[in-house]
Order: sequence, then C-alpha cells, then structure tokens
Amino acid sequence: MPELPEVETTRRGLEPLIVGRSIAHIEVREPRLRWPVGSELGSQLAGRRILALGRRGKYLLIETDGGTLLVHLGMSGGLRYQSEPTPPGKHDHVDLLFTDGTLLRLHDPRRFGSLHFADCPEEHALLKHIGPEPLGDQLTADYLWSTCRGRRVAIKPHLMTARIVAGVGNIYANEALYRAGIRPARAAGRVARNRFPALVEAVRDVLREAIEQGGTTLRDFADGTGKPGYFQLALKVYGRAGEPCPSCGEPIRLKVIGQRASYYCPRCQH
DNA sequence: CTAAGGACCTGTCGGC
DNA sequence: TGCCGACAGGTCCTTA
Repeated sequence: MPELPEVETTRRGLEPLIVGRSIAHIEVREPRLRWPVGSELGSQLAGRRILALGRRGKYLLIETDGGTLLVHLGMSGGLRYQSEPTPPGKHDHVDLLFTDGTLLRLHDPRRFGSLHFADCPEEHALLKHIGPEPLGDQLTADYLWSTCRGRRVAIKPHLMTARIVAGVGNIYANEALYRAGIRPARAAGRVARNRFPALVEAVRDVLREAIEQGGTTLRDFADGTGKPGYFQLALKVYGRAGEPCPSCGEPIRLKVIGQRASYYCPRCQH
C-alpha cells in the first residue's frame, strides 16, 4: 500500500486529529508483525501526550512527551482514526486508545508493518542509516550520482534502496525513471552524470504530485480519515504493460528487475 | 565491500 | 464453482 506519498498523506490527515491527545493505553491483539511488537510498548506509551506527527522515509513518527513511536505500514498497513470505538475487524491488530475515548487503529493484513518505541528516533537502528529525504535539500544530483559510482545494480533497485534515498518504492521509481527517460534496467554506474539533475527532479516532481493527489489508491489505500488517493489516474507506466506510451504510443513493456515489476517505454527510455 | 535471492504474510485474480 | 499458482505498495537478512 504505502510509499512515501501515501505515508505523507496519512500523516497529514492524522496530524490534526491526534496531536494533543493523551494515550490511555494500547491494545495489541496480534503482536506478530514484521517484528514482534514489544510487550513493554504499553507501559512506554501509557500516559504520554502526542506532541507531533512526523515522517522519515516511509516511517511515521508519533512523537510524545516521553519518546517516539515508529510506525511502518509495510506492504498492506493502514492507520485509521476513529472518534467512536467500533468492534475490531479482521487484521485490526493494534489500537492506540486515547483518554477521550477516541482511538487510532492499525490494520495490516500481510503484517509486514512494524511498531517500535524509541527515546531518540534518529539513533534507532532502522532509521540511523536511512538516506536523505527526496523532498529535502540533501538529495542533490551530485549526491545521487556519487552513490552510483562503480555500481552494477540496475538504477531502479538502486533508487529504491532506503540507504540511498528514503521512501522511493516501486510505483514511484517506475514513474520517475519514465519521466527522466532512463531505462530501469540500466546499471546505476552507467547513467551519465548529466542525466542526474533530471532524475532528481523527476523523483521530486512525481512524489510531490502524488502527495497533492492524496497518494495512489490501487486497491485499498486510504489516509487516516478514510479518503482514497487519486494519483493512480496520473500513472504513466506503472501497471500499464501493453498500453501505449503516453508520449510516443509505443507499447509499455514489463520486465522483472530485482524481483520487482518494472514498466518502461522502450522508445522513450534509454 | 557488492549483489542476488530468500524470507516474512494474506488476499486477489486469472486460468483450467 | 473450486483449486492452484502467480503476484501485490517493503525491506531485512543470509549467502556467495
């Protein structure tokens, strides 16, 4: 479900709803997520007040007056704020209950998501080595070019590596490479230096536009309030194998690269 | 160090 | 209608 734009959309929807609320307790019905949910999580969070809702890459950071809850939504996770508690449904694994009776619910069928408590999130092992935010100043053409020196991996999986750049997943890697005119299978080290400014701009643009559209809803993504996204309507290549390239009409091709479906136009991308 | 593949899960869809 | 395999928005870990 979520890449950076979907996580950011969730963050924006949830922020006004949960900041300022106090956590009464946490109910963990299924602790077997990507990593087992710590049994101490309840005591670490109870009584805390939420000060801010942040994001780093695809992690949501629920910052409280006594530590931060790191939330990753994995492949199928979603958070939903509820003002009226309803009986938990299938795959509603965790509830964060607030003192005013409202709650934040984590739903995650595939259980690839995770919850971690950290006193200092930037020092947490999962975040410590994460690359620059693609929408921040740190991601520059020179930086990205330098990470590609000597790399024989294809540029697409390289772009999707969290230590290189934070938050770029399969959909947006495909879309960004299409916009930049670069074949996803091209070795990272064989992308000419002068193409990196366009690549960085493409990554930024596609992520920004997706956020503006509320993310991409392929089957079930919804932000924290239940609203779906609309960026799927703007996808140029992702999921469009065989359809004409919007620019030249050549059929879009599908090729598996690094075990992930990769879509590209054989005429526009080199 | 790099690169490649497996692993972790459930749901859905297409083909027979 | 039912069964089976392939595939899905992620990413860590092991192996070579």
